[in-house]
Amino acid sequence: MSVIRTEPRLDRRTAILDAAEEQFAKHGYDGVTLRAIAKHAGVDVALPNYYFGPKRDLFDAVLLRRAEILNQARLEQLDACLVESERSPTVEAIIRAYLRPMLTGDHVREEGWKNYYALIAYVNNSPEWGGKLMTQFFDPLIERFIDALRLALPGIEDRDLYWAYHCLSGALTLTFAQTGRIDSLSGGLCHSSDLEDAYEHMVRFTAAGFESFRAEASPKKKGRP
Amino acid sequence: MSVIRTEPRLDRRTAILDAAEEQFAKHGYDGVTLRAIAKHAGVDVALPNYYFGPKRDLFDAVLLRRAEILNQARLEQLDACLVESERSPTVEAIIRAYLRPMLTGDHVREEGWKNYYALIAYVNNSPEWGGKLMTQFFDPLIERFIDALRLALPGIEDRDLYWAYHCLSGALTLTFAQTGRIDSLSGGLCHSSDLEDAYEHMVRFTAAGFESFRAEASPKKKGRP
DNA sequence: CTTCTTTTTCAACAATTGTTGAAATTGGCC
DNA sequence: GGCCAATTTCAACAATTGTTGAAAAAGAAG
Repeated sequence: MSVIRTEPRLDRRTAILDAAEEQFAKHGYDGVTLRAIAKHAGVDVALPNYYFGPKRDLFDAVLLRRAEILNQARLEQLDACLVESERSPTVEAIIRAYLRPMLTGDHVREEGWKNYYALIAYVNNSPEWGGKLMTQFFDPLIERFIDALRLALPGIEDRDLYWAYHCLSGALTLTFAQTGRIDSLSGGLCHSSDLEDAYEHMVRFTAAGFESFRAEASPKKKGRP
Repeated sequence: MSVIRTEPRLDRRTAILDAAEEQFAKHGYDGVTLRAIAKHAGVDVALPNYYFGPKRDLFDAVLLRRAEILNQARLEQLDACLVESERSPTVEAIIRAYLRPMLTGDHVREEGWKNYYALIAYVNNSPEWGGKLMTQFFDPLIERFIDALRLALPGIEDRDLYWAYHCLSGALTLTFAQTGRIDSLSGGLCHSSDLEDAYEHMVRFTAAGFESFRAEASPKKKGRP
């Protein structure tokens, strides 16, 4: 038989992960049944359990699969940015390194990555898991970015820095969610699916936001005793 | 009988709405059962259905209850801002009018409003309902704020304006979600529950973000033919 | 009290949930 | 072929889901 055949084990595994990724991203953890996942993956209901154990473990497996890939891609961007600038990066360059892997390039065109990012948006915004899961999967990397931003904004207060990152994270999260709201609000002028457009605008908006906390540029509202 | 007694009809209704608000905010639509809502409200399982019909209608009722109150409070703030400035408001003043009713004052201290805002965060970030529900309940008001911002940023391109609002909305949404992530990320330096602190930082960050799109301040990256 | 409407309770419904154990099938290796 | 392990299917499980109709209780009005 000359039919192309990858290992069936991997085929089913990734089919389940793909289907789970898409369904979880679209309907949330509780809005998805194992039967729906199995149907979309084209496998039996019992198979997800065989490979991943209980439903919750499947959810974690979906999150974990791309987390490492993503973290490494972003780390490379950050390192390149630091090297290029001889450890004197601009805020904008750091933000671009932070956003670029997700909002430009190949990831934008792959449905799998889009679903993954929508899932990240769901998790990051969830009071139930947002704090714990995001910390678990992404915080070590975020610390690196925060350090770089501190380098680019000498003298900035840490509280300002973390709140600024919070704003950046929120804008990115809403972008990932792909709700189509900006489409209707803007009367079709903007599209939430146009991630490259979102990228350029977010860079500009958030870079200015960070810069507004630059030490010398903040004469008022300083130091509560 | 000198016992204080409000109408039982209203008592149960609001008890159900309160419980539903809290549960939906914490666990999402699908993560909540009518039995859990009924138990928290201290009523029978069949009562939510008697008052509000099917589960989905109860969800809409929860959303609608405070939407009108909130919209009017924000509208008042916006009008006051426009009057004070004689229709020449600053960006910062508009953003303060936009955020103040939700992040300062009485609402911050009332658990009900906190739950409601967390629910709004859930809805706004949901691919399933984000586009439709937010548009339905809040867009008419948002248009007013957009108009005011256009007034404060003469010559700004509409696409820039909508994307900037998108960033503001995202930051606010994540603030509402109350995930506690900034707490752990900042090592306890910031608290997602400190909404007044979030307010001041968001005003500063997003005002600078909007300003960055000011027409005369954008020499580069203009006009794709 | 009686009568009528509104509200509340109770029990049950059909459908669906995640999970599992046993049977059936497949694949690799001798 | 036969043998063993990994994989897949199937049927069923107990528990839970939203919803409902009838009965019971409470209130209002005469």
